[in-house]
Amino acid sequence: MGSEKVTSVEVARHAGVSQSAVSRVFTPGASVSPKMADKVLKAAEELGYRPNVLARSLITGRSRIIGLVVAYLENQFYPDALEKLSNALQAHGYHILVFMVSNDDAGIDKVMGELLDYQVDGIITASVGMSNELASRCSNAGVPVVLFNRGQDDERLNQVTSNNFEGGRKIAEFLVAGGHKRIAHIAGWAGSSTGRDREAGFRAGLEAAGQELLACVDGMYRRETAAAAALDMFKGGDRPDAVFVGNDHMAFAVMDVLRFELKLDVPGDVSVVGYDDVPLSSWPAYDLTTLRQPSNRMVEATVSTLLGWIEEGSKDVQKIKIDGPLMIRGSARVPEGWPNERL
Amino acid sequence: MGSEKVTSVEVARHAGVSQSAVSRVFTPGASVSPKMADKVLKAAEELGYRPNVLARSLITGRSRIIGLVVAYLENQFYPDALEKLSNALQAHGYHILVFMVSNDDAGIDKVMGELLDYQVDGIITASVGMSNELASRCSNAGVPVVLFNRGQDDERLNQVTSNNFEGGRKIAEFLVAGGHKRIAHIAGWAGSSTGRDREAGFRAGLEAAGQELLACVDGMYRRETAAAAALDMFKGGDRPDAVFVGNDHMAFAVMDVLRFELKLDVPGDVSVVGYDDVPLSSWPAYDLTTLRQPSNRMVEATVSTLLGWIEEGSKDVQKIKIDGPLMIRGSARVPEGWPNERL
DNA sequence: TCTCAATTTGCATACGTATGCAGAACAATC
DNA sequence: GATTGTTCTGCATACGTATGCAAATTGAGA
Repeated sequence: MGSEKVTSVEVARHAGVSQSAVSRVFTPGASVSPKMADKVLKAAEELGYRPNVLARSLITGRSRIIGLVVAYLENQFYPDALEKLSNALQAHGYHILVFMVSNDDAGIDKVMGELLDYQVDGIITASVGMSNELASRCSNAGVPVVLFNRGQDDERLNQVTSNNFEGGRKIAEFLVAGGHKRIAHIAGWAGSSTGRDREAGFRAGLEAAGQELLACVDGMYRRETAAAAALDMFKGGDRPDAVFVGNDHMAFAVMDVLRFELKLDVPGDVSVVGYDDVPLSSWPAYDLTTLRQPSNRMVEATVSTLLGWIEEGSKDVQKIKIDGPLMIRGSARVPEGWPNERL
Repeated sequence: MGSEKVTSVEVARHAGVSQSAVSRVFTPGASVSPKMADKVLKAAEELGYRPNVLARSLITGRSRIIGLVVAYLENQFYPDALEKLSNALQAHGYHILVFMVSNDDAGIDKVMGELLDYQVDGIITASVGMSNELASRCSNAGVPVVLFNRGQDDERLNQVTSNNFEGGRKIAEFLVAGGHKRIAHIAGWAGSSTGRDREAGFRAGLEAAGQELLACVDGMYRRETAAAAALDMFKGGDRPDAVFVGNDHMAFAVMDVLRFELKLDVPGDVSVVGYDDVPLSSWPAYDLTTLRQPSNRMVEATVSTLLGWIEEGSKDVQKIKIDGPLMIRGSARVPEGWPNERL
């Protein structure tokens, strides 16, 4: 035991050929005779040789590494997306280098530097924004960036989101149609485009129906914050009869507070609607009505955008918005005759 | 725009010094005069230079990349561990390259090859086993491996788990003390050491109390399988009065079936105990009594073991088992006077 | 068998950095 | 100021691979 690394030079010697020949055998599309390929592959097999990706990338300028920046994995939507992204990229021969980051500028700056140090071929940020300066650095370094589930105005940044405005609007429509008169919102983080867009769409939808928000609080996309907001919002006698919560992760906290602390019935006393449709939402313990973010299609769009830039040299900045259906379940009163989009 | 990559050679020229000088300035512990450091850092700053990690690792033989092999992220325990592992390693200047893998030998073999191609400094497998041949390859390549939350007899593989046998035993003790007489088990995957050890400990605990398992089914660590098993196990009239489910992820499915399909009361009709203590377990919708796997300490042990091998050349194979407390909550009848370990 | 084109091979070099070695600069001591 | 010891610096080379170029081989056609 302990055979250590075996290099292309050793394989070459063992096979009685040049190092270049070995290299060519392992480079798809290079010019090699079948005889040579046989000889080399046999020698490689015997010595247990495999090309060193790092050395290769030094020459080719391609590391086949994609940097993924993610703030937290507590919200099930992100591990789910991570798994799908990783699988999709793996199928194309890429792998994901993970960078956890606290959602403030200092942390992101530091991490993004480390990212570029690894010569990543591309960057995906999940629910994380970027400073302009950072966007410039990536752009200068020729590293394409896709913001996943986060929008930003910068014209150099690709982005893939659900249609958050439209989603918010649909939910408003649904709640209004259900006869709710006192509608509140526990919003996603105001520092994020997703949070702002969902809220804006929601307000627009209410307005179109001649209603307006009874109350609105920033839940910061955090469980504790949302729970506190819910407690505060619903403890009084003049409580809302419906609430749209900015994502499912917070909606669970809100339902917990409503049902177990305030002993309210959902949806009897209050209708609750979330956003994301994470797996837990469909479990009967919550049975949450929610707007689905189609993570499969979002991942697909993210990967194809990224690979387009990396492998085909695309320069078209994509700002992709994907519509998702409202998943009607048991946490919100359903208007009579409302069509279930799941069908 | 498009300044492209800037190298140490350009910094050297710009500062009027040699390339080696630049390298030394960016190598901690190298011999450099303050004057030189100033000059170089200034030049580097002006050009926006950062060392190329890949080129560096070609020389040093250290990539500062840790490969993480993981089968699925659906069970919240794993994203949680991933986040903590990533943070801990980041603090030491390492990063995680993610490899998703289906839990069969073929997939693992393929992925492990890719892993070694990246010259990773170490490998962590989360809930994934390794063939002997694979273990040999890693060992030969000098790449240390830590199995996280999975045991295996191979004497070359480090491993960090909770004390699964003892955990299972504790749960048996708890259920027996609670006066349950018809105790069943929906086990973790029989192909995993964790599943087998928990079951063995559980059986041992029952036996010590003069009881034996009423029924036992393999839940494969999968939600659907566990749900089906629960339905089958509890639909008859002679159903168990308590069930230990091999992990929380399955326990939620079991509770869903018991409460929403079979209309049974938990813990009135049936006590349910899980294993892991994922965040969701403490939410009031489930309020699951469960044995905590102390992920913080498990991560800590994993990281220090790995870094011991990588940075200090340790050769001591560690087989670490960490005890966890039983988290007493509302899903299982509590024996009178039972001490709550949380205190 | 000889010629010419097409294919395959080897040589040399490049990628961006780290490091042993020897010489240069410097500080300290007498 | 000469001598010693110490700290810095530059030179050269190495890490493992890919690739342009020229030489070598192959095969076809006459």
